[in-house]
Amino acid sequence: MVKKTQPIKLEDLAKQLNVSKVTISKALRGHPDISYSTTEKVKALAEELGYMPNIMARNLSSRRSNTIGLVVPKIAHVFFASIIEAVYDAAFENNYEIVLTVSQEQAYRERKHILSLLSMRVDGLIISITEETTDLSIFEKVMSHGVRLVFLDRVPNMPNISSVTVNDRVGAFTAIEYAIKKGYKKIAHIGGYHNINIGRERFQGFREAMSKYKIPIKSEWVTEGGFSEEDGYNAFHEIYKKGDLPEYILAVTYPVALGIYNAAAEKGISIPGDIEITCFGSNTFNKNIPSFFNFVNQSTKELGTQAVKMMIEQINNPKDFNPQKIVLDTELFIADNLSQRIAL
Amino acid sequence: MVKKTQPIKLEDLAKQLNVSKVTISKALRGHPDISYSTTEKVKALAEELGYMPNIMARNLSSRRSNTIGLVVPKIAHVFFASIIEAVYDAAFENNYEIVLTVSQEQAYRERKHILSLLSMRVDGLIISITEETTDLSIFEKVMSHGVRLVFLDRVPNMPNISSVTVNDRVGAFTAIEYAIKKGYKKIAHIGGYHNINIGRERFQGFREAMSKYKIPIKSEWVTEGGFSEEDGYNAFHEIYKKGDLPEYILAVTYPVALGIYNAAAEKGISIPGDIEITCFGSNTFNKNIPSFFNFVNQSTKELGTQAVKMMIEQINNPKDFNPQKIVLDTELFIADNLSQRIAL
DNA sequence: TTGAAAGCGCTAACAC
DNA sequence: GTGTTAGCGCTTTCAA
Repeated sequence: MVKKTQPIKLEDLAKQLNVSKVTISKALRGHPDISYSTTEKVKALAEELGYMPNIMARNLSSRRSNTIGLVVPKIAHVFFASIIEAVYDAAFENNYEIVLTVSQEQAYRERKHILSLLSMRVDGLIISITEETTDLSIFEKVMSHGVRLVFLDRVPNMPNISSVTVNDRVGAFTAIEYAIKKGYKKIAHIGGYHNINIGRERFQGFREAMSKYKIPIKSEWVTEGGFSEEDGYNAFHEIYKKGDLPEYILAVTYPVALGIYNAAAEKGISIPGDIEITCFGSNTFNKNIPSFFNFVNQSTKELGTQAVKMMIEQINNPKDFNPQKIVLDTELFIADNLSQRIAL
Repeated sequence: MVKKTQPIKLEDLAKQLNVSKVTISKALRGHPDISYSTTEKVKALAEELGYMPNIMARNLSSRRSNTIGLVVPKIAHVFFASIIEAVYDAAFENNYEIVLTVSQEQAYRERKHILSLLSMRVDGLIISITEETTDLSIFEKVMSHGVRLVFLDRVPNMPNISSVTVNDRVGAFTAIEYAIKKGYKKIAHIGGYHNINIGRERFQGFREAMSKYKIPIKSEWVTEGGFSEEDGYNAFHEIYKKGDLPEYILAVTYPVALGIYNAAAEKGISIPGDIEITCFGSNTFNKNIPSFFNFVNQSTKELGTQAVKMMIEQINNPKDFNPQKIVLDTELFIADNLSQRIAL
């Protein structure tokens, strides 16, 4: 049986010091109304008694939560884990709380979580949408409630929204240009759904580069699907079945690249020996441990930090709302230790 | 300028249906007091108007939050990312909310987050402590407030607490026994602080195995430190400076193993060619991608799920509190593709 | 089966 | 500087 101390409240402190609740409340929050000496007294007593403000009461009364909701498709995934950590860090520095939810790439969970977060009266919502999100009405709803909305990396196709993304098109273009200049002609793109920016834009960049260098696009080598390992695995199998194999593949995400790797390995195809792969993601890997893929690197630190910054700015300026878009640069990291690996 | 719809409240629904707030409140929660027909009417209207209960008001009034606080040292780290995902999943299935905070291995942040979570009046707290946590008074405080406490993987040295861990000692023992049977004699342990179970127990397992097989322990090859890449890096450098190198190292965590790898790489020492490494962690890596380390595998799925389950049980049985301890088995995964890598 | 009254713990607005 | 009053939106008695 647990002994349960009744939590101390403002009133308790007030009684002990023979002042009103309001004085205590203000003193504790460092309000200039209250004299230095009483403030000190109050704080000392609060400390002594281990007073902890009841956040729910405070938020209910003040009609703010000082909380930002975060909705991501995945956690156990380097890219998102790093983004989440960056968001938490930035929020911590700005004295905001984060409430994280995970949609597991499922639109219905995403919707449910968004509703929960609205119920919690978060001040804003940072969202990276699922691969299957097509019903955008929920986002309208968020905005109509005056809750700020910033999309992070994965953005739905709708007008007047704020977002922090990378320059997906240029990133993809660069990755393909690199391949072409290296002499590859047989180039594939295992890509993402086009109703989501990272699917659409990365495909565009691929197409533009191919077109610029007059390399014909072979339709069997261009796929559109989800962002998981399984998707990459299946996509490669489809290509394999057709018979002719590419020399180079641009994969839409790191998990997809892993899936391709697995499918290839099962067929005795060596990566990068037989096929070189580049994927989008964060090259957070160890500088000494050889990588199997090239990376179109997205700075997760920057993505997370900027999203929080944008969110807080919007929360602090409720009057003038202008959708903002921040587009970060990517950088192509070539796994130049590929050859080293052979010598390991 | 955002148009801001005033959120709909119970009263609004009540007026429209000519009933009282209470009726609405009960109907919405499916309370048996209310007749089927009114319940239906209420629910329909709520749906139509997009009513969202104000969670803060509800929690304040009912004095429950249906929320579990989660405090972990890191996110961007396979092991914790996987654990977090498992915790979220289990909570979702049981209709609990999770509020996640990250201590970044800093005791002061941990303390601060725990206080915040108490302020939010969470029903329970699942904590994986930082490498520097030594002041345990905060945990006493949690318990004295009647808030349930379950430690996950990393447990402080104190009596009467509940925890979900792996069998660290046996895991370490097995990893060393494997090495000895393979013929290694020069065995090192780059370990963790002994004030935390995973440092202490893993060291014990190491020592027991060495002792059982009468292999002398060389003190320069046994270190005690933190759990990060940097710690592994530094520890290996210390060993390197002394001149004599081990053939096998048991690293306390995966980041530590990575650090060792880096330090070795800089000195031209090949892993696993010159030194074989085993570390604790979750072998979530790709089955086809060769691993550089062996793993004492900890099931993150199981750790997370069991912690949530234990927590909910404790919350539901406020009367009889008995500290529970769940100890999961580990499994030694040998990177038998080590040789394959050379042929890649 | 329904509702009136009271209150969760706090803050905002305005007096004193 | 400090306190009074009112109320945030909901749930919980308990009476009708």
